[in-house]
Amino acid sequence: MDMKLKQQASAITELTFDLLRCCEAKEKMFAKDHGLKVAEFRCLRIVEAGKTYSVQELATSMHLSPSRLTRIIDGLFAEKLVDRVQSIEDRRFAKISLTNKGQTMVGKLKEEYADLHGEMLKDISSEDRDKIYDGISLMQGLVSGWLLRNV
Amino acid sequence: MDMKLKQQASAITELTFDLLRCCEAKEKMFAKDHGLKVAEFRCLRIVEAGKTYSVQELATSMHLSPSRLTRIIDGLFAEKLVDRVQSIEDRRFAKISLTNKGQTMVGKLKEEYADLHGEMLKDISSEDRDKIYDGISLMQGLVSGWLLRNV
DNA sequence: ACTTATTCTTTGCTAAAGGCAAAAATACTG
DNA sequence: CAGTATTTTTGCCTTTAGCAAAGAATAAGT
Repeated sequence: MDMKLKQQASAITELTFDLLRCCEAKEKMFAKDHGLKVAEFRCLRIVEAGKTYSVQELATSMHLSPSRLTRIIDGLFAEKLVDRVQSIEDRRFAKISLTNKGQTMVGKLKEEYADLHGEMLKDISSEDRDKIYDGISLMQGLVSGWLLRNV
Repeated sequence: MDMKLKQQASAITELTFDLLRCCEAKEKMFAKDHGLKVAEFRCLRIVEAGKTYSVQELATSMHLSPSRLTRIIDGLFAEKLVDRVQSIEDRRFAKISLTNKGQTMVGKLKEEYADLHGEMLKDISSEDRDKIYDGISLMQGLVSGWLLRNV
């Protein structure tokens, strides 16, 4: 019965690998079409309107180093998509938030990125879409759990 | 009812995005632990022992440019993991194949990468593993189909 | 046969992505 | 106040990646 696990693991490894390559290509196209660098798109996609974030928060949730985030934010700041102010409570912290322009951009981005996926998903049944959701949700939980345990 | 598609698309978009970040981190860790660059690991993972590949074949299946592949192969060649010979039938083509050392390496890599996933998957039920497989398989098909249509 | 186009790979150059270590700025603690 | 810890930034370097031109070989046209 352990044999079965091994076989399933192997198949999932392969598939996930392929999915990854495709999704990276997809992200790259999408970012380019919207005049953004991939890293900028990825960053914008996780900041919510009205909230503020520290550099570290963004870094950990993007699985990147703080120094890398500083540079990404530099770019977004230069394009006036985010604000960066020093926190008053603890002036070591930066408070990153979306500007109005940034909010509009992010809204459009999320909308259109979801539309792109809607376009892909429109020809399959609602049940299959649920299957995709369930499968990816399970996998995502496993991988992020594993990452937490393995630093 | 179109509402439902939109909602499903949105949820799947979010999840896929998160999964991607995690899997990239996972790949990066794994490659580093094996003394490989990420690009090298990704390349090795798709070449099968005994087969030969042109630069272009590898490039398209990795969703990268031929010139990028030349450099990746340079690295693998320098480490004596792959051979690169000119094809005799058509001397424009390169024939890339695994060396013995490369075959051993790839065998180990595949084995251990599947083990890593086995480790993640071992605590869930076999049915859930099948759900993961089915979900990711569906999604992979959709995304790669979409990529083909959208160049 | 000889010129012209096509195809595959490589090379030179550049940009983007990303990390590490040290520095700068601030906060906390004895 | 001196020393330590934390957060971000800066300098520097590596890795990843593509584009455009060059090289090398084949195919096609006349």
